Amino acid sequence: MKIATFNINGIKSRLPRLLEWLEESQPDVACLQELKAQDENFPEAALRDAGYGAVWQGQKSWNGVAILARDTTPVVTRRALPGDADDSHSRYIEAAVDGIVVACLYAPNGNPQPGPKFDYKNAWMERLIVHAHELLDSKQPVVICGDFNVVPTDGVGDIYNPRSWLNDALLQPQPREAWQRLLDQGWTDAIHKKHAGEPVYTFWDYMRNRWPRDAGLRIDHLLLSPKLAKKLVDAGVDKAVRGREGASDHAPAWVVLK
DNA sequence: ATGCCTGTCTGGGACAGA
Repeated sequence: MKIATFNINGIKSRLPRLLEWLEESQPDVACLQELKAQDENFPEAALRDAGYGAVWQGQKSWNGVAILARDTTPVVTRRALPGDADDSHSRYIEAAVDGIVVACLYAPNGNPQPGPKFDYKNAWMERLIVHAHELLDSKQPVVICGDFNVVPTDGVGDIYNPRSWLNDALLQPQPREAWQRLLDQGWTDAIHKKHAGEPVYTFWDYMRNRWPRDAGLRIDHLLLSPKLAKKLVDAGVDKAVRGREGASDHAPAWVVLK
């Protein structure tokens, strides 16, 4: 079983690239972030024609998440991250697919820091930690994947060179500690597990020639519950997708489970 | 310190992204 996560940066403008990638990569489950579209503008029919059932949580202009499943439709279990009834951002959707709980998230960017957006990022991560613990307690097979907006370390496996990013929210101690506490609950960072120390970036900024320079960051992650971690066969990033005409600034990341 | 690029909403330029 192949499960992928892909921040598509706008499903309307990215639809041809998305369909192309689904066709060639054939994930069984695909988690999407940054739809940047309202619910009624989600291209359900085009995805169905491509063989994928979908559930989604959209929003005008920003955010928005979806879970696609090949030859079936995911069964939604949650449409928001618990812990703040006033949070109106569409950043979390959770569904069951073939007996696996799939959590698809788009964590807040948090810039500029310090400031209210950074506070929101940190509070959101704390809510994620609480909910992730509940998911582990359920003893079900769970994958939590998406754009975490955290570069785990300054190592070359996670960032080309931290120098230009030292003040960025993605590298700050607080979100990194939150990420580490998440892992300490018992989750396996699948990409790291299979590629420790290798550059396995998932994001290259459109600006400053960062794609041609391979100046990337690893911020899209797949976390596996203990039960699923035992079944991990392979993990990777479809890097070539980032180099295409009209690409998202993220590349898809994926795991294969036996 | 700022712009570098891209998408959205909207029909210009602000805002957000990371």
